[in-house]
Amino acid sequence: MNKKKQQIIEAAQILFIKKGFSVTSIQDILDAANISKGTFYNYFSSKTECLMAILSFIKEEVIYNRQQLSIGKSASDKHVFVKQIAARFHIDKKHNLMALFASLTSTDTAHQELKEFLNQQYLKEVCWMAERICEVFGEDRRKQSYDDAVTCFGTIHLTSKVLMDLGKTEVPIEETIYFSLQKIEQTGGQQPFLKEDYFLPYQQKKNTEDKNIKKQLQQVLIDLEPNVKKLKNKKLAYYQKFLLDQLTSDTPDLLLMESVISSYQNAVQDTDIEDKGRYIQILFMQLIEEEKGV
Amino acid sequence: MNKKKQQIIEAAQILFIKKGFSVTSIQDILDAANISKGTFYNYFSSKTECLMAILSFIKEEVIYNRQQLSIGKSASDKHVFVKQIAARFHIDKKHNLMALFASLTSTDTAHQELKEFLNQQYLKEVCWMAERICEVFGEDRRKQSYDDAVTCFGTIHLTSKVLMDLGKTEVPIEETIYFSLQKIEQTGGQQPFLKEDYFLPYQQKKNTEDKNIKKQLQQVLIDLEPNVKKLKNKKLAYYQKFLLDQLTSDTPDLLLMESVISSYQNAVQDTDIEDKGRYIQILFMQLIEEEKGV
DNA sequence: GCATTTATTGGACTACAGGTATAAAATAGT
DNA sequence: ACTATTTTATACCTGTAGTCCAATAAATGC
Repeated sequence: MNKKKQQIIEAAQILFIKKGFSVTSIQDILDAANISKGTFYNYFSSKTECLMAILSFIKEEVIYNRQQLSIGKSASDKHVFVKQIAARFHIDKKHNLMALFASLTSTDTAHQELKEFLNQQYLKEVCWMAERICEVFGEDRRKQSYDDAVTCFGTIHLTSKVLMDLGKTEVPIEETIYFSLQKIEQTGGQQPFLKEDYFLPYQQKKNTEDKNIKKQLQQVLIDLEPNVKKLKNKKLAYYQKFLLDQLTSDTPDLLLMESVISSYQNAVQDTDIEDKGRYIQILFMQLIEEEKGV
Repeated sequence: MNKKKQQIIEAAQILFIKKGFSVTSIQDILDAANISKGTFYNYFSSKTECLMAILSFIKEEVIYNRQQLSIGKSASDKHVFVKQIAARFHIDKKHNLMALFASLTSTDTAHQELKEFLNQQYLKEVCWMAERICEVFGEDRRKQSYDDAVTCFGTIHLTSKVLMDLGKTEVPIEETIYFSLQKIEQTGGQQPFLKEDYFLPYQQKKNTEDKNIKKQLQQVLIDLEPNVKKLKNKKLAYYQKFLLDQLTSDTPDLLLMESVISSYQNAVQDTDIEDKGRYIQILFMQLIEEEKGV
């Protein structure tokens, strides 16, 4: 990640939180980030794009957080599930975007791209939740898992919103989540209302085979090849080669890889592929999870 | 309702629906309504206030609609309940405000007043729903009625949103509502999560005694006295007097009153108290409902 | 009918927004 | 040290919400 871009994003994020999106002018961002207008438009084509970049970061943060929570825990652990759901709310709250995520479906046609971006995000969230519900409450609920996900998600959202508007800020989100899960646990048996195939386009690629993850990892590394070259960091180049070699090998040394990936991430810190480094780490953790499962 | 104000509201409403709120400039409204800037700011202090006026109208429309639906039907009729819930969605949809009602809790602090206005509206909606749930599913659910209301409301909202974003526009909202009600019917027995007293400030004044409604009606008529005088309509003045007399009487002639109120409303058409006329009619219908119940 | 009050007009004006364009200065790559 | 890119600072464009005000039109009181 470019230093200037980072600077802009950090300043903008603080301002969006403190003042709100539409009341924060570009000039405000320029002043706060100590950059000029030209620079801003060099990195973002609009204010909206800047917000979307911030939201993407937050999304990654959520995914990473949930991944971390699941490590070493059973997929059917309900309390892990609750914590994972809460992760979005905590991180959204941290970024003061609680509302924005669920809403911003205003009457405006102005922020169309932003709207679609958010719609996509929460449809994916519904899919994720449906999948996790199957894992936690059993495969036999799959048929109605989307019903459950929507019920649960909707209840959580409205309940937390209501509590917030009533000024009951002391109620932790986890309690609301347990309350909502209780509701779906009690229900079942009827015909599913929301069919699974509605959501097919939004389902994340399932990690059915570790081969796929391996391929994903490989692809990411290959995509990064030119960037890595450009950085002219000998160590990094070596790590790059090593990781690719291990991935094509039938007997990859996972422990060694873990260490190397850690160094890799360190090496790309403060470069424009910093975020990719983190992504690699996430993928690798998924890989390990699966190796353990086998 | 003033003619010019009406003109502005009508034009603005059409534009807000067609183009969206923030993309509609005041100039657009001026052009469409054929009025000047000065006139606009004579009636509204801002564009937001104009939107709020429109939303208030819509709210009245919903209340009126629900009132109409309940006439002659049992308070415990589930299908009436469903239709009443659907009323908000249909009317919101008609005005293309579906989204705005549930959302507009964006990161903006700009539209603070608008946000609070909407928050109040939907908190009242939750209260209304909780009350109706008690009527439909029995008093013994009162303890958990707010839990149910939030679950139901949240599920309806998210489900309809999801269906919309998935392009499944052919599913009628009533189906979604039945689905959501099914969910709350299956649940119950646990400790209530949302306590009734949280919502006290938002609960509408219950019409516990018809005396209260009578008083309300009386008050409205008394408040209108100067306006009625100003209109210099002999018939209207006579109606006004007649209605007030009947209301103080112990044996009001309800059928006659109904007829007179109808004429009353006719007489105030196109005046600045037109909306009050409708309000009187609504109050009167509530009065009749209660008289029947006794 | 006339005088007074009130509503309406329409444009000038302010202050600010998002975004473009550009020449000069700073920085980095080789 | 030379080149290429990035960054800066500013001027500029178009459009916005909202204020102000003198001139005009319409309603109202007498």
